[in-house]
Amino acid sequence: MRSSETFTEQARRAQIAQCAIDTIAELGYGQASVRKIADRAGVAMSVVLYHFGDKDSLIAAVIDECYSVLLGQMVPAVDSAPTGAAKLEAHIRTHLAYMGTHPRHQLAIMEIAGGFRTKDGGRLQDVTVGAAHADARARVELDVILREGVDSGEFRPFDVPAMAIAVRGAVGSAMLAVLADPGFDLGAYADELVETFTRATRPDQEH
Amino acid sequence: MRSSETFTEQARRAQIAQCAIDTIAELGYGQASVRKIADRAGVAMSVVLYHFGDKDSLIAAVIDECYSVLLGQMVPAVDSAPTGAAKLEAHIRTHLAYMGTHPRHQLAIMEIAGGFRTKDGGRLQDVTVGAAHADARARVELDVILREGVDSGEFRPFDVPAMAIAVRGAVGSAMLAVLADPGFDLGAYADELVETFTRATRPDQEH
Amino acid sequence: MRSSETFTEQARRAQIAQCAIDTIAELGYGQASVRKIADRAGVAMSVVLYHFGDKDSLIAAVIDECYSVLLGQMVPAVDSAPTGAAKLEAHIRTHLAYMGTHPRHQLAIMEIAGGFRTKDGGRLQDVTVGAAHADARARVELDVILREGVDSGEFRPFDVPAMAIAVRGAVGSAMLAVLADPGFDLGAYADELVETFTRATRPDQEH
Amino acid sequence: MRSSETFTEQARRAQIAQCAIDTIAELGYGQASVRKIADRAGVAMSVVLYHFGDKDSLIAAVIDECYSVLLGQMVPAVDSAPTGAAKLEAHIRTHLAYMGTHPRHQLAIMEIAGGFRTKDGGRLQDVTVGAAHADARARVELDVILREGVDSGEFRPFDVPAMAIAVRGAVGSAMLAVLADPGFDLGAYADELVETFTRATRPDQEH
DNA sequence: GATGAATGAGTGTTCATTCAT
DNA sequence: CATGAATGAACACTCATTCAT
Repeated sequence: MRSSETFTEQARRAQIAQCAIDTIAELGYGQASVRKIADRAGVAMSVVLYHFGDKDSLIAAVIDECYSVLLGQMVPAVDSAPTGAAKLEAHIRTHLAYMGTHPRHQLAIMEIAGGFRTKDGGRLQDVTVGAAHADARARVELDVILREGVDSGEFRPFDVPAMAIAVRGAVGSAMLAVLADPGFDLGAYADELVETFTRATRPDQEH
Repeated sequence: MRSSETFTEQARRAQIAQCAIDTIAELGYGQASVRKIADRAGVAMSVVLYHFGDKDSLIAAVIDECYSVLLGQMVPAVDSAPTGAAKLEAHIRTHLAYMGTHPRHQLAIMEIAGGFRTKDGGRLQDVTVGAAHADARARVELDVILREGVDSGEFRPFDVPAMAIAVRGAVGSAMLAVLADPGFDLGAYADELVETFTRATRPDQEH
Repeated sequence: MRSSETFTEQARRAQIAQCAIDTIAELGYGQASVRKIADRAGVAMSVVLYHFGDKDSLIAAVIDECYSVLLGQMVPAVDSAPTGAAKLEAHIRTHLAYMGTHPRHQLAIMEIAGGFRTKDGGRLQDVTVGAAHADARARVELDVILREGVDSGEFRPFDVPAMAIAVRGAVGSAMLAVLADPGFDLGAYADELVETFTRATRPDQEH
Repeated sequence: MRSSETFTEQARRAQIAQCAIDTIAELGYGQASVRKIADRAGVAMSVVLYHFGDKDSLIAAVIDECYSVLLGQMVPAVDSAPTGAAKLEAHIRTHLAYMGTHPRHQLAIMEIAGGFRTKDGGRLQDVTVGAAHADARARVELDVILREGVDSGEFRPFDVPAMAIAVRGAVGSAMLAVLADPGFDLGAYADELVETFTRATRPDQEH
């Protein structure tokens, strides 16, 4: 009884959140009004607000959903990778694979991260508002992977935060490439990126 | 008389465009209304529209101004670099330097690129807007630099568009780092990026 | 069985009506939505409407409850007072005492009287709502008390309806004083008011 | 040139404020939406907000207007009254006269005072928001008039704040009487009230 | 009998744009 | 040339009420 109510409620929330993701990915955060999201879901605007309270909570649910799927794919792959290089490769490949399987999720995250502002103009400092996935995130964090590799000598010495930013940027920009060219080959890009950062991080060869 | 009018007109436009840049960088594209831009400029809202026609034209002027300054710094540096590796380094260093000297310009570009949408949801095409500086842009285009280096054998063989995307992403994400930490050292990041992509692009050593 | 249902029903109604009184007194009539009243009662909004039908009926129940308590205190005191002056004093003192013991009831009455409007903007007619206690009300009505006193010569001749309005206004405004200063001494005010209207109503002294 | 602009603007503001007064007096504060006020003025809702910024500012203008007229009538009369009793009488008579000449102004003040709430339920502590008329108000303040009379021995000793509250309540309730009966004779009520409070405040007769 | 879900009307507010002067 | 005035569309949000279960 109780669980069926919860089920119905959760299904509705999930449905609306999915429509929000699609709308944001398609129109951008700025154009994704509650009205348009409701229209896409085929319900009245007030229904959306009934289930989520306000727009910010809906956006939080969207972020949660997007990260949930992403981390569900990244965490096992990174965890099971034996070496630092393998973890870095797993991070890059799973994230790029996610862009292939869930492009609208990735777009929604990027749109929200770039477009969300508080009323006084403040940015969303950390896009994972609820910190719901804090543990999972920490396990795939580039800074952590790279730090361990540098400390263990598996990687050459480099500025870890800087390299993390570079990798993040290189990975993320793939989505813009997909946007510009829907036929963009994410698998080939993954190969190239792995090769690039393998070379960039491996220790100098001794002779 | 005529030229003085033109001069005044141009000065007004430049002043307003600068205020638009500041407003967009501070509040984000979505929150940067014509009204707020006019307020910052100390003029009436209708004055802004009088000089630019509509908001889109103002945004176009902002983009033009930002790219103008960026290319003004990049083109000479890249042009005078003798080798492909040097051109790549010049591209990276001048763009990161630009982020240090003109952070609001860079932020405005990123905000507009991310936030601008046509009424039917279409995204901004870089090509359309940047047309004014097409020649200058082509001279610093990563695809061109990298293509020449690969073809001449100065770089190892790699997927040129992919590498270009990676470099662009790695460079661009520096601005987000600055945003998160105003004390972020762009010079050190430039060093790290140059080292990274030098290693990633140089041919395999023979022994 | 039947009576227990009725009892449960009445208890629920009374509980919700009390929460309505508190909510209205605290937030004002305009801000006291069915939702907020239900929240305060710890029940679903639809439960409130199930028990009362619609909001207007809930408000009617609130008024009924408030007048019920007020008249329960006033009527015996006024009835048992032997003279007109004593009845007037009893009226003033019991009403002001009510403000001390049931401030939220008094506030709710005032909020509803001031804030309630029919859909076409019509104000609440005291007569309509108070019909339930018509008999009790008549027994403490100032117009009646004063009329008898004037007619019997116990009071000096004055415009009875006008004096009734004056007394009502002077009594009622005490609640605003309490609102502005929770430490306001209602007992002292009662003394002052009794003195004031004793002097205002007593016949001129002969010499 | 400048003054004509100001004139137009001020005329528009005055016109809209007057419509707001009428709307509030007729429908009550709670039902007096910006939309309905604009409809009454024959302009678009956005025009109202263009001239006043937001609803609260419009309400502030209404309060200012209402007090401006009221004090414009009370202050000269009270100031020119030679004695405390005369000042008290002037206060009562001019306020009641105001209710006759500007009933909607008086109703608007009462509606706003009773119905305005901040979002967290806070009441309007002092209805003269802008304190624009602080000086004028102080000159007709009952507490001041009564205090001086008691201190000088012109009045009998009584609790000054309490008497002030009583007078205010007795005066204010006349408006409710007018509301219930448009034919209510404010002049007769003024006579009665003056007589009442003259008797209530004058020293005991010596013999 | 009791309630979660849904809804349309209405709220104040922001916005880019047009227009008369 | 410049701008104050005006506007309709869109925005997020609240509300009392209805209804199926």
